Amino acid sequence: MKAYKIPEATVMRLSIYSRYINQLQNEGIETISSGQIAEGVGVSSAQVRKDLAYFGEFGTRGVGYKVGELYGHLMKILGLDRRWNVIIIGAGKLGSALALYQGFFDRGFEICAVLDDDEKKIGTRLGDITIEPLEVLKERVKERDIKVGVVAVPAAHSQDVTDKLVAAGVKAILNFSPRVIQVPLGVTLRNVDLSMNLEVLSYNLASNR
Amino acid sequence: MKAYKIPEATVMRLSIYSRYINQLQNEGIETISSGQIAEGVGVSSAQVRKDLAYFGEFGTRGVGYKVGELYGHLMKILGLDRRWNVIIIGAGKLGSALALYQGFFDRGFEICAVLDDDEKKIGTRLGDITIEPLEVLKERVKERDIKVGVVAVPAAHSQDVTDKLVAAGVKAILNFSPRVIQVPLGVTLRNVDLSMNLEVLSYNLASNR
DNA sequence: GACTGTGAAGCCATTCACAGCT
DNA sequence: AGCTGTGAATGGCTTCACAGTC
Repeated sequence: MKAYKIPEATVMRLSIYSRYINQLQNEGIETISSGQIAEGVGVSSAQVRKDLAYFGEFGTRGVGYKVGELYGHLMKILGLDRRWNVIIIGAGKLGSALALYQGFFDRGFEICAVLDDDEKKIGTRLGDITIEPLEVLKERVKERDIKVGVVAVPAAHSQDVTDKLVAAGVKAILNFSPRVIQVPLGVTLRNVDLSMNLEVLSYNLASNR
Repeated sequence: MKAYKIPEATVMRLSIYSRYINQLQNEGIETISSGQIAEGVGVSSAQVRKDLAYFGEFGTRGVGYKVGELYGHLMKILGLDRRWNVIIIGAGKLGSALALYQGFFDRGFEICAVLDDDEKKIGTRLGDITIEPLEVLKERVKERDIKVGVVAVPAAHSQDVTDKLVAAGVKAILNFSPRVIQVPLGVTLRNVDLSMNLEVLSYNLASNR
């Protein structure tokens, strides 16, 4: 799986496609065309075909794609043909919500640990997980081979926490704090900036079209 | 405020810039160059200048930008020189976390109501807010002039809830459910797909670079 | 006849590079 | 000398359009 340069937008859409295809699969549909996928997720059919073509020839001309097969390909491409262990730093409202979010588990992500530096939270439980102090970070990452870290702490601490995650050996970070953070080469970073999303809406409302 | 066609990426960056500039302002810094902003948020200086130039000439050649002035311009451009009333549908873990998220309030978004159809949740409180049934949607939107709706319900109900928000008169929707939803022209939609973000990380880990 | 896979064209965002101002 | 504002060049993603296949 070493295609040359795949647009990030393509990878994001593959994730969307995969969940739509999964939905179709559950409905018992067996074959689908790029046009139907396109309609289902709101893009053009050419886009769907181009995205898939980066990774191989999954369809049959004149027919379309077999739902089950395509789903398998997509999950493999996305690296979801295995489970990933995840650690969350920050057991505030957001961190707790993420820890309990069923959607992650359903897609193969297992929250192995939730850490916080607040004495009052340490020892309390979130579902099956007991909140632990930051000191156990390195240990948990090693013993559970955790590759993914989630940063759900206030902006002021996000860089500090990120550095610790990196030092512990985490290779991918999902940052929910509204602050730009730096990671070294070899570590992948994605930001989910909740305020930014609302502010883009605000912009659109204000420049009212 | 009716610039012709602004890239969405530009608007997203303006939101980032504005928070970085705010940070500088709090540190007492008075003047800043595009290069310094660029370094602070991780883009190129040309990008910063181009983004700002869509909206006017805010800087002084040879000098840079006055922090206070630029912040004012950015907030005005983003429509954050006023407060926006927001309604959240879904009082699960995520909806509750969003309702209590201080970051929204700090940027001018006020959560006016949280609705859910679960009898057990209705009547319970989230901070200052009492969870109410979906039936009050139209009433709340009217009386508080709510323009922004947040969808934090399971995928199966997201389109239904969205239709109700639109019918009630909401003009912008932030969707947290992992399902593609449709809105009519004149309503702005943004999606925050938590699983998608993790899956892009998974993709990057799997095609390991 | 229907639909995929794909080179070419089109379009849009980013980067370059420099004139213009302080 | 330093930095902004901007037309031109570049690069990259999306759309077009059609040959290839069933």
